[in-house]
Amino acid sequence: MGISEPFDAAIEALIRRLSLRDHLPEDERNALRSAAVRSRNFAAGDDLVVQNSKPSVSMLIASGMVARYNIIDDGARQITAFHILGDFVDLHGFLLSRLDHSISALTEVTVVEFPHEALEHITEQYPHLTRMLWLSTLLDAAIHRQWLVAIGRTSAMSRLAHLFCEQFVRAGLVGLATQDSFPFPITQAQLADALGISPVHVNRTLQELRARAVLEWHGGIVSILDWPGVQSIGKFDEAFLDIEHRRR
Amino acid sequence: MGISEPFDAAIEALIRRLSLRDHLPEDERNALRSAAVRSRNFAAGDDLVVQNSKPSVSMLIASGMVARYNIIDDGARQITAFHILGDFVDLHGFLLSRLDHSISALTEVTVVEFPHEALEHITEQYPHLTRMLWLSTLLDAAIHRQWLVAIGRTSAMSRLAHLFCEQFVRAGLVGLATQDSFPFPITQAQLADALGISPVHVNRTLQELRARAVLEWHGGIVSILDWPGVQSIGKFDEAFLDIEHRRR
DNA sequence: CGAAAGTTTGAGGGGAATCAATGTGGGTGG
DNA sequence: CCACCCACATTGATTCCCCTCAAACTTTCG
Repeated sequence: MGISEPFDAAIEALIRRLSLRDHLPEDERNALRSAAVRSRNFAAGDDLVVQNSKPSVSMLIASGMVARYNIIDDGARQITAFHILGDFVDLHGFLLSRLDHSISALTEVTVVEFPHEALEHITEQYPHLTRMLWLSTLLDAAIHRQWLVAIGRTSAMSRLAHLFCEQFVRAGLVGLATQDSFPFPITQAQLADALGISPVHVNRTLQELRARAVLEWHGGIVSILDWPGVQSIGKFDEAFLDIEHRRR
Repeated sequence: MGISEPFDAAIEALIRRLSLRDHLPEDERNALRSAAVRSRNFAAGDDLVVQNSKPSVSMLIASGMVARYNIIDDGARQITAFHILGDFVDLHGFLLSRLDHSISALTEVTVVEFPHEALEHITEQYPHLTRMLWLSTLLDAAIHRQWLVAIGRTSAMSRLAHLFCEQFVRAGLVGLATQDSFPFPITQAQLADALGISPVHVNRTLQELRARAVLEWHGGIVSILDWPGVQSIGKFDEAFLDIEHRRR
C-alpha cells in the first residue's frame, strides 16, 4: 500500500514503461519504490530546477507537463524537451556536476523525488535496473536527435506535425492518450519555443493543419483526425521510440 | 605494454577525459583496458554503423573524425554529432535495441571495439565506472541540447561560431588542439548538414567570419584569431562542457 | 465586468534557400 | 610533366519561408 495516489501512479508508470523494454524483477521494482521519498507540487510557470544548479534529488513526473529549456542572452528561449507522467525529468542532474538547462512547469505539476544517494545505491546494488535507467536517458538523447533533424532540415509544418506525433505516441505509452487524442495543455508561444519558430507562424501553421483536416487542437486536447496524414507531413517514423515496445 | 599504438592511445584518451571528472581507480582503468578487443579501420565515407541495426560492439574513436546523422525521405541529411579521439561513439547501441541513426567516417578512421558482453560485465562489476560511462552519454545529450538551441534560435553565423567553439574546446580536452587551432577536416557541405543550413550559405557565412578576422579555416585546420570574438558571436558558454573539468 | 493572457490577422521586410555557373586545387593517367 | 578530371569552393541572381511589428479579437478568470 503506497503513500498516496499520484506518488504511486508515477512510479508504476515508470515501471510499466521500463517493463515494455525488458522484464523488471520484483526486487528491482521494490528498489525503485523505496528510493522515492516524497512528492512535491509546483504551480504552472514555476521552475523545478534552474540552470547551473546542482540538485540533490531527481524528479519523476507524476502529473502535469514540464519543459526543459535554455535562454540565450538576447532573451530568446529554446525548449529542448517536454516531459509527462512517468518521465524521469532530471536524471541528468544525478551525474552531471551542473545542470546545463532549466526545467519549468507548463501546468500544475506533481513530482516524486528520488534523492541522489538512493539512486547511487541503486547503481551499486542493481546493475540491471541501472542499465534500464541509463537507457531511459539514452531515449531522451534519441528524442533530442529527432528534434535536431526536424528543426534543422524540415519546414515549420513538418516540425509541428512531428512533435504532435511524438507526443501522441509517448502519451499513449503511459496511458494518457485515447485512440485518437491526447492532452497537450500548452500555449502556442511555448510550442513556438520548442519548434524554433515564431508564435505567429505557429498559429498560421496550425491553421493550415486544420485546413488539411489532419488534426484539431482545442482546450488543451489534440485530436488526430488522420493519423497517416500527420505522420506523413511530420515525416514521422516511430522506430526511435519503438524500442520501448520491444524486448531485447 | 599495449597491443598497438592507436589502440592504447584511444583508451588512454578516454581514461584521461573521464578522470577530469572524477578519479578513476586503477582497477577500473584496467577493466576498461581489458574490455577492448581489437581495433578496426575505416576509409573516409564508410559507414561505421547503419540506422536500425543492432550492433554487438561499441566503438571508441582512436583517430579521425566521424559523424552521426539521419537521412530524411526527401534526401536531406542532418548531422547530429561529430566525434573525435576518445569519444565513445555508439555507446548508445549498447542499450538501445536499434540504433536510431547512422554513423559514418568523415576521414580515415581507426576505432577500438568493445563487445557488449564486456560492457555488460563492467556494469555488473564496476558501479562507479558504469556511472562514468553513463555520464559520458549524458554529455552527448547535453551537446545535443546546445545544438538545438543554436539551430532553433540563432543565426547561421552564430551557429557556425558556436560549433567552432565547441570543437575547439573538445579537441583541447584530448590534446588535439594547440593554443589557438584545432583539426577540422571536413567539407563545407558536411558542415552545412550539421548546422541545418545550405552549403552555399555556409560559404558566405565563413567569408563573413573571415572578414571579421575572428578565425581562419584552411587545409583542415581552424585557427582561432580572436577567441573572445568567436565565443561572443557563437553565444558560447563552455559551462555545459566544463563539467568535465571539475570533480564532484 | 474588466483585465490579462492568449490567439488571430495584416503588412512589410529579411535571412537563407535554390538554381546555375564559374573558379580552383589536388590527384590521375597518358 | 602536363592535360584532364573531379570534388570542392565561390559567386550571382532570384525566390520564399518565416520574422517582426502592430493591432484587433477572444477567452479565461479574479
